[in-house]
Amino acid sequence: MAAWNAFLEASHRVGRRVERQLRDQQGLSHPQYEILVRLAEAPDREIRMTELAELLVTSKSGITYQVGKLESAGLVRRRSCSGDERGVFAVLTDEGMDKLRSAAPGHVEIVRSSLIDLLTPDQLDALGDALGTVARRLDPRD
Amino acid sequence: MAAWNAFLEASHRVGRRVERQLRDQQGLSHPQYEILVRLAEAPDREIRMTELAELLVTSKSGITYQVGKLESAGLVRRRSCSGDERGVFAVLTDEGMDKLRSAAPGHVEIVRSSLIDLLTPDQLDALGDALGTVARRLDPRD
DNA sequence: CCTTACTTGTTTAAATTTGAACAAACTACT
DNA sequence: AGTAGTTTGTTCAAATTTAAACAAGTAAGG
Repeated sequence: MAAWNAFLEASHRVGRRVERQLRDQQGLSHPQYEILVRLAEAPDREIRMTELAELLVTSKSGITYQVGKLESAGLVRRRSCSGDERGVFAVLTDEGMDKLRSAAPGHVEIVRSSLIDLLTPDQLDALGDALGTVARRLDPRD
Repeated sequence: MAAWNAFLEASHRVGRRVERQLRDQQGLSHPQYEILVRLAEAPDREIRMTELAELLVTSKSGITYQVGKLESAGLVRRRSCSGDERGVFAVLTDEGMDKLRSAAPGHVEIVRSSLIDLLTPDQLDALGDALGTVARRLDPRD
């Protein structure tokens, strides 16, 4: 159970540092930042609400809430989905893209100093391998 | 950044499974369960509120809240600290110990099926090593 | 003593998260 | 077409989390 305790402690400590950095320096929650990242990577910079929830491993109502925040801030807009009247796309605005570009360096820096740079290349590879396996095997799409 | 993404996804997926299991089968939140575990391991089954917050890597007010819940449920009681009038010990009650004993098997089982059993022994060792390093290096007591 | 600085645990208000319930829209099959 | 079952996104209430403010207690040094 040593691995389990390390897993718990590391997630909390790293998560806490990442959240504080984004909050203090960019006024963004971590979920909000993740939404911006996913949208920026997506074709046409847009993703359906439900898919966003799956990508971030969170609830649909959580996405409704956070996308609402981002929309108020002008970083994201909603677009209804032609072909499926129920569907809603969250779309990254130009402002949102700018925000992401300004937030990314600080975020990368804190991720490095909280995780990446603490490990040897071998340790990091092993970590990615193990957690990649876990993430993949717990993916509901099986 | 593959390791980082795996880290994020794995934490969320595993955390979610563990929380749902405890909630559904025992009516406990994960923080509550962790409090019971720490108390059971501690000398005299008691720990100061602030130390509990550090152990769980959470805020002091979060501990006040969760210990309040556990106290209402009769699983924990508070004891004021002789020698430091400000101090408060959270103490595991016999009921709390019983609750922990009844909850532990199901918890261990979900941790196994969500993490341990998904990896080879080598992967698990490497995971414990890497995350142990991270947890230790992010410990504020440096 | 005394006063300055720190620590402890709680309270408070605000932000966030969740699951359940819901209405609307889609699908599949007859 | 009809209908039973599913999916979608939102709303709602309740639970939880956090930071900041606070009151009370402790520690250190003059």
